[in-house]
Amino acid sequence: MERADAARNRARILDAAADLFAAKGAPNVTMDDIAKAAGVGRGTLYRRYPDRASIAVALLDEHERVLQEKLLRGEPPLGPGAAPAERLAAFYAAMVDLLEAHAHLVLGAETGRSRFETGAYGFWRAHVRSLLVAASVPAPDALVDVLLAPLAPEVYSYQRTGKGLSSAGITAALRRLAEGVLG
Amino acid sequence: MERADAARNRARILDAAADLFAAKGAPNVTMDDIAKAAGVGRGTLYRRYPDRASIAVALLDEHERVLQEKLLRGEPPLGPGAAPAERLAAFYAAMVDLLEAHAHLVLGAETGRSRFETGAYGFWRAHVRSLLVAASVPAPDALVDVLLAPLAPEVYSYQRTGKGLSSAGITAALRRLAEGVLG
DNA sequence: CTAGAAGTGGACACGATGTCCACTTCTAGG
DNA sequence: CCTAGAAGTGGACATCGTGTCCACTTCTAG
Repeated sequence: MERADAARNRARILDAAADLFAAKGAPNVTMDDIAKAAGVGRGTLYRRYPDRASIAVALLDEHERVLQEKLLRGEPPLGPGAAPAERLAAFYAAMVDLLEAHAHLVLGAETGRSRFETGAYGFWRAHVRSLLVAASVPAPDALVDVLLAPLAPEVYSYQRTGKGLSSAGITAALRRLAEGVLG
Repeated sequence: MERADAARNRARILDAAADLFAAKGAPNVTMDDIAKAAGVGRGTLYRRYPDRASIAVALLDEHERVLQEKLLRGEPPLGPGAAPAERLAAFYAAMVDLLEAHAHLVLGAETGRSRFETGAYGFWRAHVRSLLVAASVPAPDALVDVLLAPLAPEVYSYQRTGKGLSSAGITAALRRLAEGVLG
């Protein structure tokens, strides 16, 4: 069980980190910043969160769980019941919303290699793989990561910020992808 | 024009960097390592290459140029003449070969955000975009980056190393993608 | 041969990381 | 209520990589 002061400090850390990430962008926030803003020592911070990514993951956790729940037990087309291509398109749309809402967090958490090591990626992977299997696509394993690649935060942020594309335009492109491969 | 000693040092730096990248993996090589191995001072190194990525780009440059040439003026299906879907599949296959041959370099050079800022990405982007236009795909702009996303070094290396997929399997998945979207 | 431009190298200051440990604060059990 | 010791805390410290700066050396054009 968790001690009372420990719980209080965890809440402080998460709050402070959320503010800082939003204010300065995750990559520009140091562990020291977070510790100071939370009114906590370095040691305390490192005890629970060995790096920035793990904090961002913790902050993201709740939002991702909501989507995961919808995928498993929600209404179609996100949940079970619709055709695989339709479900994939709906999943893409939901992920775009998530990226749009939490861009700064996601950019801090799931950038580069570490993206694949989060539990969330494993979940998305299993979901999309099951859609491929349902659509009788041969050799789904390699295709799964290919279909998830456009959801990498760097890609999305490049499209939005670097290229000035709208989230609706990106969603439409992803729908086309879903229908092309599964439809 | 370039002074003789400068040219000699540039060659030394590139040689040393290639060896180190191959031996230890690009991310584990420090600027200092390279300077020492090249028998050159820090200042000299930084004068030309402000960071690891720029060295890797220089090393990659030649290989990428060969492929670019083939895309512009080579035989079909890589070069002009074949159907867009076929050309895209051929491009994917060539990129997989390139990733396979120079994985360690590419991982050092074009990782994360910086991938989009290299000249090479601009070239691939223009090429794929022209294929989309040739196939009369509506709103190609958002789709371009989506189709290039699976070629991110992190994705490829995750598939190969993390998931144990074969390069042939990945190529097949990408062919399916090309045919689904353009075919 | 020489003047000055171009190039060199390593010392330096800085900033971030992660560890370590003496101290403080909790809480379970008597 | 009190106390023992486990759990948690905080900040000093050592380490490492980065990028800059500048006195010195080497090249080359005239």
